[in-house]
Amino acid sequence: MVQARIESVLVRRPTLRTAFPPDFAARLEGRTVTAVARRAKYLLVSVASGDTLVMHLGMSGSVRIEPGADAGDSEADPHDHVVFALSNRRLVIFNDPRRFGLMDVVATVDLGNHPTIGGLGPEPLSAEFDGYALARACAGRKITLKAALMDQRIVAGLGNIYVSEALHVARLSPHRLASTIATPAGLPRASAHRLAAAIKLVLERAIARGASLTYRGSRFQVYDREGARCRRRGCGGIVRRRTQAGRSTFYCRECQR
DNA sequence: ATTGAGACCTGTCGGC
DNA sequence: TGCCGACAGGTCTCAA
Repeated sequence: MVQARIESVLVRRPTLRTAFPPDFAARLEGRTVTAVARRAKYLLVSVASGDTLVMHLGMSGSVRIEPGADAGDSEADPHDHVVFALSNRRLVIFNDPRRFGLMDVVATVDLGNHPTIGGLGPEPLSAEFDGYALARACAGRKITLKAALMDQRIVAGLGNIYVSEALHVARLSPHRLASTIATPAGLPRASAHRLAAAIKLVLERAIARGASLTYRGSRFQVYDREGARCRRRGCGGIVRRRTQAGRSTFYCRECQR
């Protein structure tokens, strides 16, 4: 998309999780894309006029590319909600069956003030995210480790699957209080360093694998493996499932403390 | 400050 | 085979 001009924007369905801004298409049409980036789970497409297209895939969203000059050229899938026709004769098609996704246009300079994007915590794979940062954010917090890692303000971009996975790699119970990985002064205990490293490892491995959306059948250590044997060498525990805040958490009682 | 429940909406899967 | 309920990767808001 970078360097290409957005020739036209076809909105087939103007409501996902929230309604699109009324001037959505007008603010993008005729603009040249200057940068494509990602922050947490938000996709950011900046255009030369100083606006940024913000997209979120929700739970079931995807983007695909097709050749074509006109938005009407794309194959009609009932869940293709937005089609961007580019000057390089490619169509960028946003598809989201469940419509939990999000589509917005905001002034690029205001991204930092955006209610959710502005408050996002550090990117987990960045150098600024480490045991120190994690301990600082968790110090004194009376929430469980699971809730802490799901909180995008503490660390950005982890979801239900990789929270379970990271806690397993770090051998930490999802039910432990977040405050226990830090000293009262907010300095990291060994567990904080372990957890930060586990988060990075789990994400790097997932990305290297292609982080396929076809998560079923993947080789997760604990996620979606209730009743199965813990994969940790020499552990032999049984993976449990418990609901926390309405979401399934998978963990091994034997090796996660 | 923190938790829990419910809402958004559709598809898929397991059980009967 | 067909129907029906349970459940799903993510936010967001409201009540307690």
